[in-house]
Amino acid sequence: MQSYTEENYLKTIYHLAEKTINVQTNAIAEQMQTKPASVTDMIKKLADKGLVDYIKYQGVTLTETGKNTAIDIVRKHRLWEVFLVDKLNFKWDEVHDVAEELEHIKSIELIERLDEFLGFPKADPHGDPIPDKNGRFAKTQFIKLIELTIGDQGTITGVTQHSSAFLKHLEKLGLTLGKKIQISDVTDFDGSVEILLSDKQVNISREVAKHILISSNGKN
Amino acid sequence: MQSYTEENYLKTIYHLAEKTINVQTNAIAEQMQTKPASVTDMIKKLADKGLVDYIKYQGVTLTETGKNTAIDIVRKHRLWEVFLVDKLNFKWDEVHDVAEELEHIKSIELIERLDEFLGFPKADPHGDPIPDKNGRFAKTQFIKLIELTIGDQGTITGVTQHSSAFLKHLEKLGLTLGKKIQISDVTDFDGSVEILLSDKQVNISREVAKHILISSNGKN
DNA sequence: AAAAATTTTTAGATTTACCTAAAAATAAAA
DNA sequence: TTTTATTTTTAGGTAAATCTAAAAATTTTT
Repeated sequence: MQSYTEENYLKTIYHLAEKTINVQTNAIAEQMQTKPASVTDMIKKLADKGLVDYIKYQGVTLTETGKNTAIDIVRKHRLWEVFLVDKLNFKWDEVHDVAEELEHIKSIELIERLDEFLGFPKADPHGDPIPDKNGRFAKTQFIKLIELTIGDQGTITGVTQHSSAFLKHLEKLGLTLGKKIQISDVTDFDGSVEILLSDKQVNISREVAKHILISSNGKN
Repeated sequence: MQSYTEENYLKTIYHLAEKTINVQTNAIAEQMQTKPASVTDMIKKLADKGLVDYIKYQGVTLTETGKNTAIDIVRKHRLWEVFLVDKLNFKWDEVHDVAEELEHIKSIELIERLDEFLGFPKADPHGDPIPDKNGRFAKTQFIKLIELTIGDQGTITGVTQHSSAFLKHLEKLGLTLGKKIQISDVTDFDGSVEILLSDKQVNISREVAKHILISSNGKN
C-alpha cells in the first residue's frame, strides 16, 4: 500500500519515463513542484520498497511493480476524467485538478464499476488511452498534425498539451475530439497550418499544430 | 482550508454533538480510533483556527464555522453514497468506507454537479438526510419502529445503525427503504416485533426494531 | 586534463499527526 | 470530606514529507 505522495511520485516518474529512459532527480523535482533534496529522500524510500531501481547520481527507473502501480493510477485518473466530462458535464479543460485527487481513492471495486458505468471507455477526454484493469493499453496510432501535408485528412483524436489555455483555445476554434479535418495549406513564412473543418477554414500556429494528434485516413 | 484529518475530527465532533452538547475528549478518541492525548493536540489546533470552542477539561463544541464545515463534509459523504448505490450498483452496506474517502475531495463545483446528476436527492441510501448547498436539512419526522404499537403502519425511511452486519440482515428480511409495513404483534416475552410486509410475516428482535426509522401513516 | 558549471546527495531542521508515560484536574464512592 | 477512580492534559518522542545550506559526484567547457 502506497501513500498519496508515493503514488504521485510513481505517476510522475512514469510520465517522465515516456521521454527518457533514466529519470533524473531534477526533472522529478520540477514536475512535482518540490526540491531535489526531497526527491532524493523519496527515491530511496521507493527503492527500499522495490518500486524503483536506483543508482546514486544515475536517476531512477520503475520496476515492474512500480510501473504497474503507476499505470493503475493513470487508469483511475483517466476514468474519472471521463466521468467528469461525460456524466457531470465538465469541460475538458476543467477536469485535471479534480481527477488528480480522485485518482487516489483506493477501492478496486469502485474503479471496476465506474469503468462499467462509463461503458469501458478506451480514451479520456483528451484522447489519452485508458489502460484496462490488467494495465494493457489499446493499440492506437496517431500522427501529430504538424507532420501532415497538404491534402491529408484525418480525425482529431488527442492532444499532447493539457493546459487549460491550450484546450480553451482549441475549443474556440472548434477543434475538439472526433472532428474531421483536412490540411488545405501550410504557410512557408511561419509554418502555420490552414485547416478545412466541415467547410470552415481555420488557421492554427505551428505551436498549436504540434500538440494535436490525428488518426489519419491518408491522402484525399 | 482544512486537512483531511481536521475534516475527520470536525465530522466526528459533529456527529457526537447530536447526542451530547459538550463533546468529550475520550469520546472523540474512541470514535476516531486514536488516543486521548492526540485528540487534545488536535482540539487545540482546531480551537486556534476558530473551528471549535474549547475549555480545558470541559470538552468541545463546534463554532458556527466549524459546524458549517462539518455539515459540508456530511453532505459530500451522503451524496457520494447515493452515487455509489444508484449509479454504480453498490449495496447499501458496501458504501461507507469508499464514501469516507470521497467526502474529502475538495471541489465545490464537483459536488454541485454531482448533486444535480443525482437529481438533488434528499436522503442517502440509509435514509439519512442530505443537507442542501446552504447546509439546510429538509424537515423529516421519523418514529423508531420500536415505538409503534399493534396496528400501526408506515414506511421504512431510515436506519440508525450502519454496520454491514445489520444492513445485510435487514436486506435478507426484505426490510429495505421504501417498504410499507404494519405492526401485527409485539411479543411480551422478549419484546420482539411481528411485522406484516406485503402479506409476508416477518419477526424482528427488539434490538433490530430500535434501529429502524418509520415515517408513520398512523393507525390502520 | 584541469577548471567551471551542473546535478545530486548529505546533514540537520521543521511541521503534522500521532504515540507513551506521567502529572493534573474533575467526578464518583466510601 | 477524604479517598479512589476516571478523564484530560502535559511533556517528550517518533515517522513522514518537506525544507535550506553545504558537500560530493558528474558533466561540460576551456
